[in-house]
Amino acid sequence: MAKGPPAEPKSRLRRAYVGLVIEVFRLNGDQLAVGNALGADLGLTSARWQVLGAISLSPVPLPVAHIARNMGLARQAVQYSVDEMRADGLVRLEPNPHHKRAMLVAMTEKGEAAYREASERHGRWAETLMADLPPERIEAASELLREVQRRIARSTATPATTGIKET
Amino acid sequence: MAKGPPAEPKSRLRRAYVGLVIEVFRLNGDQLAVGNALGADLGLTSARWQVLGAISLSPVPLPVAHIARNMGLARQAVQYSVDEMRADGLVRLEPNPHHKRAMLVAMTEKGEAAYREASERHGRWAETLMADLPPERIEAASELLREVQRRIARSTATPATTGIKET
DNA sequence: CGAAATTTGACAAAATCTTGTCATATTGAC
DNA sequence: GTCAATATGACAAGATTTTGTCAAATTTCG
Repeated sequence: MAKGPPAEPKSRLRRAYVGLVIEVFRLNGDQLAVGNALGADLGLTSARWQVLGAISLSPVPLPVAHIARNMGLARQAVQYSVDEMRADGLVRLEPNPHHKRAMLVAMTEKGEAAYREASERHGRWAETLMADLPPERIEAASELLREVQRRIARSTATPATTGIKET
Repeated sequence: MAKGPPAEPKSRLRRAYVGLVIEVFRLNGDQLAVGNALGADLGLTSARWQVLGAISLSPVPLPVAHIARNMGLARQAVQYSVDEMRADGLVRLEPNPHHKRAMLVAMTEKGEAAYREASERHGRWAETLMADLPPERIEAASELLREVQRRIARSTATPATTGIKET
């Protein structure tokens, strides 16, 4: 309307970054919805699927706190999912030779099957949907997201710069 | 342990996409933490900030349902944030000439100030942290994320393919 | 070894988000 | 204009996540 002062031009970097943040929020929401939809009839939600993923990726069974750290989730949120899945027979707790209280979380047969099926569905879904997207572009984007995470992690490790609290 | 059959090799596309999904989840978590930290003393959380962002981006005041759709959030989650922020004096409801019940959400002076300050902090923080990242790379990543979203949206619009439910 | 710091899960309270239902309002088809 | 379909906010019940506190177990350091 009125002309008003141009204020600060806002650097290209700044605009680019804020744009990225928004896209990440949105895609995150989409992915949760997709995950919930694909796993619904298997008794899986996106939250559960993430926990099973951590277990599956690790060569050895892990306690709850380790799963949380590996996936960047809150310890108690993982605990909640594990409790629920245990009640549903998807995971089982095994004694931990190295720690009396920190039991190891392992998938049951049922859990393995559900996770395998969900992964398979997700993979097929992705292959169909992203068929003509060059994998290089996807990989490049992933690499950038990783780089951004590295920088954020570095900054939170140096609270002097930003005042971001540690988790 | 045992050798077992090689199973399916899993295409590069598939691996790339699953990797992207994980990075998006993680970065999303980081961003929520950053947003909460940067806005804490302003009475803003990431959820609130997203709502104010929608208001700020729109040239005209919007009702709750529109804000939710614009940001890909659940209607009731936005309603919750708006109710809270109204109690805190960050937003205000204005009569909607076109709808008797759907009031328009507008920022109060206090809300404007908080949002402005939060944005400024976020911008400065991003500029410092991402200083030597080529904006082109960030923009390219955003563009890819947008493309992925377009494809997901297309697929949910065609439930025949996937069975994903509409929001 | 022994004390301090850290890690971990249990537990609980509170905050936030989701899901479902409902009445009202608006829009679109006819 | 009337009627069905859709959009919207209110409300409530439940699910999930967050935050705090605590005690036990482990690790670190002297």
